Amino acid sequence: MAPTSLGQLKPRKQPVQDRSHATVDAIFEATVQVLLRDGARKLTTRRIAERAGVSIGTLYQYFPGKEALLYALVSRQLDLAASAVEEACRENHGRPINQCSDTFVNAYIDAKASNPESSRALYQATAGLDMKELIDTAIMRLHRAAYSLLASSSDDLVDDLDNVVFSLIAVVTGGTRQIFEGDDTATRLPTFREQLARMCRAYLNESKVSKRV
Amino acid sequence: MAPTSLGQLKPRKQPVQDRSHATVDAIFEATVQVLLRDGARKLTTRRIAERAGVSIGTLYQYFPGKEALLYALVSRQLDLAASAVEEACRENHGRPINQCSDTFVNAYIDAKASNPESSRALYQATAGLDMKELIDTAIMRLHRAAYSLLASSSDDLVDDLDNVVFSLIAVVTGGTRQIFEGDDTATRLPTFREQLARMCRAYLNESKVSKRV
Amino acid sequence: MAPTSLGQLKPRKQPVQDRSHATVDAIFEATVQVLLRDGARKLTTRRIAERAGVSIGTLYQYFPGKEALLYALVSRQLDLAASAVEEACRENHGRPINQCSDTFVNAYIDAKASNPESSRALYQATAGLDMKELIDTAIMRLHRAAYSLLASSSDDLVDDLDNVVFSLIAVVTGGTRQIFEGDDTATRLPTFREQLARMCRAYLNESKVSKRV
Amino acid sequence: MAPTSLGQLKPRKQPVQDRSHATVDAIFEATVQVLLRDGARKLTTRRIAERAGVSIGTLYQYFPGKEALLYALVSRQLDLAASAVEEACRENHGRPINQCSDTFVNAYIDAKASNPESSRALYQATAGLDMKELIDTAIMRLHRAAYSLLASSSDDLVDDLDNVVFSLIAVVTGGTRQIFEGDDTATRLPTFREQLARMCRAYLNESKVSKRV
DNA sequence: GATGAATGAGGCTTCATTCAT
DNA sequence: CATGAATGAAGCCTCATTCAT
Repeated sequence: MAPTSLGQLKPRKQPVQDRSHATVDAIFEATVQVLLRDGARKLTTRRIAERAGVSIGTLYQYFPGKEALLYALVSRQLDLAASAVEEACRENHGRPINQCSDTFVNAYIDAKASNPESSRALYQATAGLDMKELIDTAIMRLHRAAYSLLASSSDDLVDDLDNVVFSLIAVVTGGTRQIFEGDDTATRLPTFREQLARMCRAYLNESKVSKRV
Repeated sequence: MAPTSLGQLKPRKQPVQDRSHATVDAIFEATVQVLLRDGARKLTTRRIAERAGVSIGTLYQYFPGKEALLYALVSRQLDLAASAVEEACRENHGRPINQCSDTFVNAYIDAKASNPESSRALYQATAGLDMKELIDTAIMRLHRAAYSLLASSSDDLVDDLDNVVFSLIAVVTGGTRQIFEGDDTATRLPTFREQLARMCRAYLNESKVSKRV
Repeated sequence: MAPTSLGQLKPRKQPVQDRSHATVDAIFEATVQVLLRDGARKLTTRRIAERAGVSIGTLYQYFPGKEALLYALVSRQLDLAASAVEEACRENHGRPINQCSDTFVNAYIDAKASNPESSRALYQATAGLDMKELIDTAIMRLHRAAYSLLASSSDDLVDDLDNVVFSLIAVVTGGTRQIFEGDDTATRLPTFREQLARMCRAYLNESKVSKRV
Repeated sequence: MAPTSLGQLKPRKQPVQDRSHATVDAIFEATVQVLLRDGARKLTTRRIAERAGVSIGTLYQYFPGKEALLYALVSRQLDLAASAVEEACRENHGRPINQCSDTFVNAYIDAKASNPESSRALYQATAGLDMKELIDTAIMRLHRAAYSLLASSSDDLVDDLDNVVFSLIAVVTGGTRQIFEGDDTATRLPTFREQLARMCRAYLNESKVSKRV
């Protein structure tokens, strides 16, 4: 069982009013900034509130605690990325395998690259917290999207498509993570994207050919 | 910019004596256990000392601080893994590309799998600490080993081998990390290893010069 | 020495209007309920306002602060009890000592028992607050009422009647408090009332002048 | 069920060493002083530690929290009082009813008066905390001691001795509490003691006589 | 008048680290 | 060398109170 009850991780207040919405956004933004500037170890509620320009009390009116704030932040980002990938996959159903492969790889990297700071920060934030559930959900969505995309391809693939997709996702998400956690993300990402695309195409083609033999 | 000067991160005394060596090992082992059992957030010096069966004072006679302890632990593990990969690569110089690929992938995964608990723990430990230098060093060693291995292959490869190796390593290390951080590592690792090996072979074959002709 | 000047402890506005009166009553009632349900430690202004169905701002329009609210509440309850006892004593002037004794004991316990929940709550509320003045006043009124009653008795009593009354009141109020703070108040109160009445009668009969002769 | 698990309320460390013992005593003593000087509302861990001349960390090495400290303090005092009463009762078994009565009353008041500051403080400390269990235990010990004493008396008493003892204890403990919580404790205690003794004797004699009728 | 978002002082507690024994 | 009691900075969070709407 999770060490923290789920009830503690949900936002306290729905941002219905404009001012509230702005406050929540400021807190999220501040969290990302503190994470990037000072690292996870120095991510304190005081710093977050300070950088967000609100009082510590205000922060606690929207989130029942620090962990809940991170949970909400990570949840939001993962959902955005998963949704983007899902949509891209949906739009490319029935295409040749190479295009399917590129679709997935690019959609995922685009999602991460659209907000590189957040992405870097999020990799930090997940550390030491119990975000497994959140991550598992996101991974599952990616899995379904990729599976459905590849299964729809005009090219036929192997029957253990589940394993292929599983490994594909591990490699795409894990590899991308390494790039974002390393130096020179901006410089290296284009190269990596290209190579990763080639790798995945090669892999999937291999999986296709092997079946035909 | 670094919060702790590098000098503070080295062990205080060399474990020249047997008893010292045993103590240091007990502390390392205890750290891994606490990390696995209680998570990074509850990794306190008191718990480590307790589980290691030594007093808190003793811990501080071997390490100048908690961060230094983790630094040393991570350093040791990364060094072991890098050395193992280096050796495997050295032994397979001049082989065909497929064998080179398998060598690297298997050597890396073997290194991680030889002590899965430590590996899982270490992924936790690195979070939030400034281990970039350590990781960069390890990555560089992997890079050199892989580069040298692939360059020696009886098959010719593309000229931007650096980029290929860079991406290869990102994918292998990142993908493996995802497996170790996920559930069912034991169950999923064999499948992943196989698929990753296939993927890398396919990728490198794609990158062969001969193919381009 | 008192942490809050006395001027701060009076209600901000007189409940002249009906709506005002209803609001104040709702707040009082809510305070009692929160006290009983959650205890003195969780008696927060937010909870009181919530349970009373008003906003926190409204609460502060009727009371200058939490302490003043409690002060007013306790004051009202103590006044009710003292008034009830005073009236009962007045109505029984000149009776035999046994009847005087019963009058006082029963009047006091009746006053407390007429609203047992409030009584329990109030004992909680007084804790930790500076209600000494309020309590002293109430005790003094009880003292005067009892003194006057006993002095009027058709039986003669000792000359150190002050001491007798003082002890009588300590015993009646203190004993009753123990019952209300303990378990099974409802079950035990009748028995206690009977025994307390017997005890007081015996005590006062012991103190009769005629006995000394 | 109690809101706080019992495990949280026990001391963290047994004061085996001399220094430890002195520290614990200093903390207890400081708690009493802060309670008397500043009241329950201002009884903060920082103040306690300050007045005890130890750091806040030291306080937490001996007690898992503020509540546990108070729990231990109250427990100690209640135990001392109960033990003293028990012993006095034991030593006066078989005596006439008047002597039994005086024994109990005086033993109880002596116990409280032997450390009037602590007694006053303790009445404050119990406020708002969950000490019911502790208090119930103490009351039960008093009940047994008094019951046994009175049952052993050379005079015969009524058969509903339980009710008599119950009421007796409510009156003695509650009345004494009122004296300690009021002003001029020192001045008023002797008078109250005398009157209370008379009252209890009269009550018990009444209970004896009524049976014989 | 009523509302409730915002405030921030201050409470409780943890934990890396030191140092006298 | 080992021990563990002591330290205190710093983290998280609550809650009485204010004030713009």
